[in-house]
Amino acid sequence: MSLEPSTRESVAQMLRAHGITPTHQRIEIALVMFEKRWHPSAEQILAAVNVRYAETSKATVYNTLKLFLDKGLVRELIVDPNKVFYDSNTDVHHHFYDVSTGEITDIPADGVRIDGLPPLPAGMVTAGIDIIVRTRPGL
Amino acid sequence: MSLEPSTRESVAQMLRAHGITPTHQRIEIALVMFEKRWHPSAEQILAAVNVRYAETSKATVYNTLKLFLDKGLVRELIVDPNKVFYDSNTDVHHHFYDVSTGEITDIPADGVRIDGLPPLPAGMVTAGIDIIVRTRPGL
DNA sequence: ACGCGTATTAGACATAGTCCAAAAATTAAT
DNA sequence: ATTAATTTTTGGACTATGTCTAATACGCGT
Repeated sequence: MSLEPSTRESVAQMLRAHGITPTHQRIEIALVMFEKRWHPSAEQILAAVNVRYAETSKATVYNTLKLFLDKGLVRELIVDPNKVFYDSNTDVHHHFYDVSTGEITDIPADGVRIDGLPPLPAGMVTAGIDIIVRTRPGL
Repeated sequence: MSLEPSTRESVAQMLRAHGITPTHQRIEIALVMFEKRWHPSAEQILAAVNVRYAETSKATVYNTLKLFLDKGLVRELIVDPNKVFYDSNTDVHHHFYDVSTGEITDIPADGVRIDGLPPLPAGMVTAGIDIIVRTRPGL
């Protein structure tokens, strides 16, 4: 999932392709989520979906994000102590996190290599590897 | 800071060495924090400090952890959406995070190498690099 | 011992996220 | 179409982590 949809119809199809019944709200949320490359929080999505007048509830946004997460449409970013951000880009990649502004920038995974990680604890499998490069304004 | 203190007096000295006035509460918190290699949350520290009867307030625990953080005694771990964990080990290292249990395990940094990271955005310096290997019980 | 800057405290507050039971919307069956 | 069963959505109450404030207590130099 690396960005491309745009019409309500194409979004609906993408949702169906992932086993998600496309409802009004889910389509709106997906549109907002995938309209550009960004890393919104649940609150930001709620706000963006309801720009004109409230049409989608907080509960639905949270439900839907969790659903998208389960179905592999989005990824959670745990970088800020206060809120979770969602990443519409599910390709393997990493992140810059500007500590002073909270801005998140993608680091493409191609080219990045990690060596020398110890073996996983017995009976465990990898669920994902996150590299977060925290940055701040230079000296 | 990689573990070793133990008596109240040695802890007090360590605090002073880091420009921290050693108070009762701060010493108790530091003792709990450094008594073993673990990754407690603020709540866990509060509980651990007050095992017998309440002697330290929530506010103080938060204040003190923030102070320790500023002074470089502890490190924040942002791996769980719900709470911040604190790492008494400030040597450069990384973490396994068991998604199913929340358990955190250190990965020593020696041996681990990351290649191919793009240059930092202009005017930015690195504030830290976190590698989090999320694991779950195997298939 | 005194006084002053620093630290601690209880509790009110803020905020992100969850839960619930009812209403609405979709889908299926007749 | 009408009804029935199932799935979604919803407002609002609720929980949990963390912050703030104003009053009190402490620690230290003199």
